[in-house]
Order: sequence, then structure tokens, then C-alpha cells
Amino acid sequence: MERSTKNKLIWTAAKLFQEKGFNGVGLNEILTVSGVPKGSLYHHFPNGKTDLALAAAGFVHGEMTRIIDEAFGEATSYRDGATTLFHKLAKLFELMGKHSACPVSHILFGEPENADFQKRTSEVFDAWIAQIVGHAERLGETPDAARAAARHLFVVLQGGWTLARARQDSYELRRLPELLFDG
Amino acid sequence: MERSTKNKLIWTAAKLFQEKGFNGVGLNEILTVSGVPKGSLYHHFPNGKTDLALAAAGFVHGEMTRIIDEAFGEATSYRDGATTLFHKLAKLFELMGKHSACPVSHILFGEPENADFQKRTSEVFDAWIAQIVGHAERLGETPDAARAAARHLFVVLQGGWTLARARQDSYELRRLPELLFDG
DNA sequence: ACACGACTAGACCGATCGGTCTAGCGATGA
DNA sequence: TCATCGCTAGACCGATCGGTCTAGTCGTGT
Repeated sequence: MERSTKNKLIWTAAKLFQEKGFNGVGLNEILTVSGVPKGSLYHHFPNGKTDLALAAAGFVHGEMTRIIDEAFGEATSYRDGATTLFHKLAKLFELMGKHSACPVSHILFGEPENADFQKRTSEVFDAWIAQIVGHAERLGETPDAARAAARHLFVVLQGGWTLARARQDSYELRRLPELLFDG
Repeated sequence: MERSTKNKLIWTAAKLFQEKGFNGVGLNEILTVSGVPKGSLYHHFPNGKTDLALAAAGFVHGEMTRIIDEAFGEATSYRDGATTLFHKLAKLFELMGKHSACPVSHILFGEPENADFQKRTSEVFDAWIAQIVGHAERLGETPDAARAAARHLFVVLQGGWTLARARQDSYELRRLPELLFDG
């Protein structure tokens, strides 16, 4: 990602929002950390903080999409792909300092009355699940099995991430495949 | 719960924090909704907002403990108990307006740098899992199976709640038993 | 050389934040 | 009757919030 002013803002905002939530981060903090003045923020994001949050959510959505494709692209079975995905996310979780929540939910759940945030969250979740369904079918699962498996994976990932965060331990993410496949 | 001033504060704070998170709710909003003046808040909670949040988390912890015991108390098998639990929580979710997140995590994850919040979250989660392990063993599961089942239930509950919130649909909670038992 | 548009820079604004402080109410016991 | 004390009541505080506005910088096309 090219380190333009705009991208620095998005990257910094995404990181901070994931740690502390939309309402837990002030513009001044984002500005100080990214080293960008306030005028630039409102040039690139005329609607201010909400615009920036939506852009940050879009960025992490793209990153997550890429990670999912990478994990399943190398795999020879659905189980392999899912296991790789959890290990990749565990590494990401460590990289973020073991404080971050599921990127999208933590950025966009802060303002439940904001219809844009609400809609976007739902869309992103649907997109992830559909993407995993696609990989599952490609790797030989029947459509029904693929849909059930994708939902199960998504739900377990969300919950496992919460537990990992509470315990500050990425192992909670790495052991999730047991839950899916050895239960 | 007796409707004393202190309890009105706890109850209101719990509801609002669940919807909007710790940083998404101002003291003035809590005070207005509950109809309590600021002086009373600082009389009952000398350390202000953080005290109140910990009390609210303790309250929802107790409620959740009660719900878990009720669900498994009526049950003749672990599967029955778990299914009842999900239905009870789906009803609760509807009652709260389909905006609320997992009570404890949303109240206490707002300030990841606050060690008290961090510790309390982890403790509450551990307590819930231990409680479910107890019920599972009582209902005939082996210790190993009970521990695996309890973790699976907890993780699926957390993730399913997130999905239910994103889609504003309590059915996402009601269908979780399929994931646990028909996968 | 000059004009113009994209972008940077930060002073400044009213509103709201969490928190403090003093005054007073009202039940209880001496 | 009056002193006491748990609690209510809300005015007030400095800090910080998200957002606006003007001035200036820089690169590019003419």
C-alpha cells in the first residue's frame, strides 16, 4: 500500500479503531499517530470521522478477502484451507498486539444507530461467508455442506477472536480447527 | 431487582453499554435515561464511569449465570440444555432491541489498556465456560468431552451473537444448535 | 512567469466529555 | 427538637471532542 497521506490515515485509523472501537479513538489521536494535519483529513474525507471509518472498514475488508483467498488458494481440501486461515489470522492477531477485535465489527459496531455502518457490517460479513462458500464448493463440498461449513467457520472465527482477545492469547485462534473438524 | 437509585443506574448503564459500548455512552445520557442526578452517581460509584461499568458487567454476569443455570437445569441432556440456552438468549436479544452485543465483552472491551477491564472480561468468560463444563459433566459427558463442548458452545455463542447483531435477526442465535450438533 | 487546483497546516469554534463541589433534603436516634 | 448522616440535586470546571475556516505550499500546464 502506497504511503500517501490518505493511505496513512486509513491505515492508522483501521489499527486504532480495531483496538479501541470507533468511539474510543479521537481524531487528534489518529492525526498525531499518522502525522497528518487536520486539514488533510477533511480534504480526503469531507464527512470526517464517519467517512474515515467507512474507508478503514473497506481497507480491512479487502485485506481479509485477500487473506482468505491466500489461505484457501494453497489448500487441497476445505479442512486444509480453513486451518491455514486460522493460523494466518492468529499471526495477524499477534502482529496487532493481541488487543484488536475482529476488524470490521469493532470499527462499525460503535454506532448502532448509524444505518450506513449497520448496512456495511452486514454486507461485509455476507461477502466473507459467500467467499468461503465458494472455496468450499470448489474444494469438493456440496452446496448445502459448503453453506453450513462457511457459516460455522465464520461464527467460530468471530467467537474465537473474542476469546483470544480476552485471554490475550493467539493460541485460541490456532486451536479453532479442532472445534470445526474434531467435534 | 429492587429499583433503588443505585440499581437504576446499573441497569441503565448495562443496557446502554451493551448497545453502544463503553465509550459510546456519555454519563449525561445514563443520567438522563435513568433520571438520576450526577451527585448520586458519584455517591454510589466514587470512581465514576469505570466503577459503574464494572458494576454493570457484574450485573449482566449474574444474569447470564442465572440464565445458563435455568436452561441446563430443565434439561435432560447437554444438547437439550444448550438448545434451550440459545433460545433464551435469542429472546433476550429481541428484548434488547436487536442492537446489543454480548453484554460483558461490549461493556469491558472498550478500554483495552485498562487492566481491570481486561482481567474482569477474562474472568467472566472463564466462569461461564466452567459453568457450562459443570452442566455438561452432570448431564453425562466425559470431562474431556465436556470441556470441548463448553468451549465450542461459548465460541459459537459469541460469534453467533455478532452475526445476529449484524443482521438484526435473532434467528441467527436460534439456529446455532445445528452448528454444534448436526455438523 | 504566472495562474490555478490539489493538498498541507493548524488556529479556532461550540458542544460535550468525565469529574468536582457545595447546598439541601429527609429519615432516624438522642 | 435538633443533630446527624445517607443521599439527592445540579451548577460548575478544565479538557477534549468532532468539525470549520483561512492561509500557505507545491506541482503542473500554459
